[in-house]
Amino acid sequence: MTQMNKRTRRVSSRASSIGARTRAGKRPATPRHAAACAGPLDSLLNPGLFRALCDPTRASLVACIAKCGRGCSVGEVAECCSVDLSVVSRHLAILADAGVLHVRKEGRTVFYAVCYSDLTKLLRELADAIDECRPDGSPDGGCCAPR
Amino acid sequence: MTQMNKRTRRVSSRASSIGARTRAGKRPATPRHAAACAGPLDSLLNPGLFRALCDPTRASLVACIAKCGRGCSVGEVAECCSVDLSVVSRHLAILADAGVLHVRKEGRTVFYAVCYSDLTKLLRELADAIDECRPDGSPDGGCCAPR
DNA sequence: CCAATACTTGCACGATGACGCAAATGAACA
DNA sequence: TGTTCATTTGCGTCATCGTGCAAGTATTGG
Repeated sequence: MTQMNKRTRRVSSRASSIGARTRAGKRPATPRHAAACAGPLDSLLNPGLFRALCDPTRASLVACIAKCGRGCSVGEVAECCSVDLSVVSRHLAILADAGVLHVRKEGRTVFYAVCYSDLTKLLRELADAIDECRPDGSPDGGCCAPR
Repeated sequence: MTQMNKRTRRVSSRASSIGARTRAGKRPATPRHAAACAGPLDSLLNPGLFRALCDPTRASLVACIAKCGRGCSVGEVAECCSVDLSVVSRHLAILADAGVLHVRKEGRTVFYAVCYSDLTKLLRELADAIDECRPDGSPDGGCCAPR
């Protein structure tokens, strides 16, 4: 439930308004870029992870826990930032849901810790997948290279 | 209107209401986790990049351009997804602003291409920085390891 | 059993974001 | 110069998000 397709009209409004285009007479059929290859990039670029880390408060919570090196309780983490404890609780749940953190309950205390392996693995795989797309040994961006 | 204007104070209400805490008597002073080390994690976890990639449409645009391997015009990229061309234009600008893409103008056409080097470098540095925080050779998450 | 602790959930609210449409800008070409 | 093409910008709308407070739910300890 992180962020499903809001809008709801998006697709229909564009996919079916072929004859009604005021703008360019663009054809919605066979976008050759996307069809080129369905490599691992699509799944790795899944916005879920980024969605979790895009909030400044959440990012700082992750940094806080990561630097701590061990599991931290909600109250402990809440000392790191200036938002309400309930907000921290919510943020940590979101991060855990996205696979950034994992949870361990001990009595009435809840410990959150960084999923080091998963996270770094994902980041490196993403970097590899992007490299994979790179045209040959081009310095950057193929025909669009700054020079 | 059970409980109207409680907003508006947000920051002050938390930074200065030390003695008025209903919840935990949390002290805002010296959060020891954050103080532990100010490593590169903080800057690398800058939400800017994640903010740019957290939108599904933007993520698919990046994947589209990346897989294309070369620079793509706005109109070309717009064929990849079902949103209006103006929306694509806006998204691409956001991505370029975040350093994910770079721009090259040629006549009246604007080409966007992935900043391969910068992006992969950043991702790998982030992975390294996270690894750095990892306690010794622990499999994952120190005291919070799943088992 | 009751109280305290640690956290989560419900709720309302303001801010931000994504979107489509229409109009505007800028570059090439007649 | 005026027209066409490619893209950007203004604007209004609607959904989602982050937040604080209050109340609720476990869990521990007396």
